[in-house]
Amino acid sequence: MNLKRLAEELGLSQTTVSRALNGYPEVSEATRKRVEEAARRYNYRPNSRAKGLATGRAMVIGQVIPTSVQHEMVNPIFGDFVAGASQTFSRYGYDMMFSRVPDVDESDIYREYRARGAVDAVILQGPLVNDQRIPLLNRIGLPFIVHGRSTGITEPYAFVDVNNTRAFQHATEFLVHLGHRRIALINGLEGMDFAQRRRAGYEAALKAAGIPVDPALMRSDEMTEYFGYRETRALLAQEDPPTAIMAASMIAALGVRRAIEETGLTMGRDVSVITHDDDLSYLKNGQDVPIFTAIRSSVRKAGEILAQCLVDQINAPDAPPEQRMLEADLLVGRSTGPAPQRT
Amino acid sequence: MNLKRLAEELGLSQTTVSRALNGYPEVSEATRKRVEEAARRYNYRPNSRAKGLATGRAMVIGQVIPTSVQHEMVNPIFGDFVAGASQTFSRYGYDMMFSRVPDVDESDIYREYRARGAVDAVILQGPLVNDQRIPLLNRIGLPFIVHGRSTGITEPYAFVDVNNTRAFQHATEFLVHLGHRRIALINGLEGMDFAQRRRAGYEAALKAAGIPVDPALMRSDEMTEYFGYRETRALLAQEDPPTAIMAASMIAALGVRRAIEETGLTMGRDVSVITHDDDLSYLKNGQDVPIFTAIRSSVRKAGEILAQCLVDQINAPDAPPEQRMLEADLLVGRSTGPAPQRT
DNA sequence: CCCGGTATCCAAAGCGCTTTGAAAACGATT
DNA sequence: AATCGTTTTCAAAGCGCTTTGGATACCGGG
Repeated sequence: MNLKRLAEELGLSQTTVSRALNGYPEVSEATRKRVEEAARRYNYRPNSRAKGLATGRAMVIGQVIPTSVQHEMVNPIFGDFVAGASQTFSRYGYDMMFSRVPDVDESDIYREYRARGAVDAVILQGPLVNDQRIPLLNRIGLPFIVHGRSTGITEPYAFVDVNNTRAFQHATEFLVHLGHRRIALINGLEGMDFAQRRRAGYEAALKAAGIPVDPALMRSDEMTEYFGYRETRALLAQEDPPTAIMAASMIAALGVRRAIEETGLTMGRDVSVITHDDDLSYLKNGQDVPIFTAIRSSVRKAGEILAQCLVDQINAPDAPPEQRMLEADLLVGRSTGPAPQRT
Repeated sequence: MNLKRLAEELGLSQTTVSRALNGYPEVSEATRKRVEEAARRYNYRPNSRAKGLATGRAMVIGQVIPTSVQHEMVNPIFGDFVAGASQTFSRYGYDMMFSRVPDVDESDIYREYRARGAVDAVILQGPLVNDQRIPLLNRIGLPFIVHGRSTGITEPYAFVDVNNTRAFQHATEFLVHLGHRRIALINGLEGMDFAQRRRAGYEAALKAAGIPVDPALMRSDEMTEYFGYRETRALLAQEDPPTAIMAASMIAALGVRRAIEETGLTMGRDVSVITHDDDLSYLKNGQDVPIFTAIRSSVRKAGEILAQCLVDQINAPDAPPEQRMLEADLLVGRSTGPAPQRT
């Protein structure tokens, strides 16, 4: 069923039927009712492509997934983020589209998106420090919003980000107050902007407490379970080992815990652990009492908010880009305790 | 830049330019070269919607994410699955699209997809036993492929699935050979088809070994870390506790391990554990020696294969639906050992 | 009774592409 | 030189929608 046939069926013009269905005022209530009823009866839906061609809008939001291993870390949070974002998008009639490309070609795909008119806007995931995708997107005029931020980029852009610096600063202070002075940081990849900010918060808290920043206590890599495990084993094996560890994700923290326990130590007593927690649906940090003391910030909610910001931006392209900062809560669980006395 | 302007620029008709770019034979090599060169220079890409409108193909594959909590379990594997599938799809010029709907409306969205012509085919995730979405999709004539299978559906449909029954049967036999007779099963939600098949494999192995199937050793729910933890605590607390546990996912297995260790027992010595392992990029089962003895089957590879099957199906709609069965490997890690002697 | 305004409706153009059916150009053949 | 078969190119229709610029019908006020 298409517009033309529906119009014939009703004895009306395509114009009137189209207007009736799209809520234009220049159509009487009586015919609008009649049209709507017929549309329902024939299960009519306007063809997406035809509508898009006529309106110039795709009603699709793009997201690029680089092939590189470098960005695999997006994976674990991907499901929850998409769940949140698409909930908001679907309310406004937008669908989400994904393209996967070798990361060398990532800038090409944005040009292609633009040229093909395939999407109305894109979401930028996993921003690096000084991420050149931002100027690129601004240059080619494809609306976008960043999930995270990019230090070093001065031109304006919209983003939704967690206050990583403050979160890690608070968490580190919390450990310092518990008497810890050897605090390790198991961080994400150095190039990632969030990793920089987390380290900045961590270092700020240490400096404020007069504790030297020891590079031997800082590790960074893809945030896998194995990475958490491997580095914790190594940290605990070195002389003057840390009494507390900050982990950048729940997944990594699981590895941290495994390493602590395999070493014969007890988490929360011998070694304190604080982790960032994205509040993933499949990896809840305990049901009542959190397993880990954690800095929690729901990535799903971030997705919802980001989607809303992007829709607003599409509807008001000339407004200044929206920049939203989400605060993370520090939840005290059973993985932290007073620093053990030196032997 | 669009076709019309490009054609004017070249002093050719739109027809010729279109044909040149789409590889039709009725155009001389000389002009084809000339056209391609100009297209590159002007960075011309045909508009997706116009092309789709003219060809009647969307070059988009749809995927519906139900809102319900019931299906959250798709989440952890979602990222890897999409990574695999979209790799194949992008080779053929397809994009992937996601729509999120309240699960009551799930059948509506397929009708809408069809009516709007929004997608060329869809992927069905997380099939239930006797899943009515399959007859629905057949009825409305929207090409699809199931990730998994659905017991009870007799009409033909395409699928890619892991041989869950055989995998769990082998794993259970492996435990039986190690002397275990009290083997627990921490399974996914009962309604999910894969959970049924896994249970069937587990029960078949027990029966073959003359071991009674004890309902007190079988649990099923959403496969979260907490679920694995909670049920293992409960299992180990009951009298005549299991000496071995089969877990349905790595995430759940992490909870199983946590419960075992909190109980003061040692995994692999006091309690053996085998888990299904989707080989997720962010949750590798150890680097060299697997942490868990596991039935491994890469969900990412499944995504690649499924995408290929779906593309083939779109290109040859009259061929019988492809049904691919993937075998899972049993990898022996450090979480299994001989059954402890009874005290 | 005529006129201007308002409420309804419509024909047709246009969005950017593919594809049909036909024309033009070109050698090769008689 | 006329004819035929290829090769190469083109004009125009069509995909299903929105939207512009009227047209028509109807109303109350002068």
